[in-house]
Amino acid sequence: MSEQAGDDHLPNDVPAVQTALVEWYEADHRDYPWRQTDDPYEILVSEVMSQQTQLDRVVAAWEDFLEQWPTVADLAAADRGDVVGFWTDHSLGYNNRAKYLHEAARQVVEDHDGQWPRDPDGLSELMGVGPYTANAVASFAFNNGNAVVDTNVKRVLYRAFDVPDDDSAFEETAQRLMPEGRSEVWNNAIMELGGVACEKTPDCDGAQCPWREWCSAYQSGDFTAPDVPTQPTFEGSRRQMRGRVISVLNEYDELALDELGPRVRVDYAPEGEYGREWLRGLLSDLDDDGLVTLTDGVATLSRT
DNA sequence: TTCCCGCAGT
DNA sequence: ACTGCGGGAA
Repeated sequence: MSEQAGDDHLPNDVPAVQTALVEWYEADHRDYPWRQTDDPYEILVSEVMSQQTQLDRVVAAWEDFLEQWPTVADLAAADRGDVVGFWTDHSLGYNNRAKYLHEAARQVVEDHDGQWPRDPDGLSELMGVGPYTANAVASFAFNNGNAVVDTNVKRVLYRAFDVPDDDSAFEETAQRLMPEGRSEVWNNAIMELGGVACEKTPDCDGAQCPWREWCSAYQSGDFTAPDVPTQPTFEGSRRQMRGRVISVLNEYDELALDELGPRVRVDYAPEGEYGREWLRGLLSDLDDDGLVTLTDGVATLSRT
């Protein structure tokens, strides 16, 4: 019972494993602009954008976003529709994340007098900030986080140390592996490892993976990775239709149902299967999500 | 097709 | 524990 899960998966010489990774990272790594700042606002923006969007596409969006809303106070004062519109203009995916980011900015300004929480627990109170993002921001802004566990970290630990595909085991092992007080460099480094050396298709020798001598997968040649749940088909999905509604409303400010419908689905027919009834349901959900306002049959992006 | 630095609501 | 959430790129 006192034996911590995951403990027995680590090599004996943990300090050597730690040093190898940190030195590998510091010798050479991708130079994303958010790695040049310790501003928690700028870090949070980068993390939220990165959650489901490839990093190379995030760079331009991140720079544009910070140009438009340079501080957390600027974002807190912004119109919700402008933030959501920005999100769709930059193809950043999940519009709810734009709302969360906007809401989190307001929380910092209104609930914390503009002062950012400096630890994972405090950061977790912010809208849209879960365990991963709380530790990422605490680490990269304040060097004060716990070990991050995302799909990259899971894949690395699963392969290198045969950690079972179990969230608590990953969390436990990741934390025991992280050098005390060095969350900033460590969390950057282990995710960099997953990003450039230990991807789905590994590149151990090409990336000169610093863990080859300890790595179970490198020894066995079995580079199986934990299952990542696959998403249902996007084409024709409700998610796609929601995205189109946001995109169209961003372009037209406001539209009546029968004006909006054909721009969302070419086969829109007011009385058909995909007609007013269907569109009203879609808009009702978007309204509940705080993304769209539907009043008197006219839809707009949410203002507040 | 699959991947991509998760989270909130229920 | 389970479900919904976008969309570009490889």
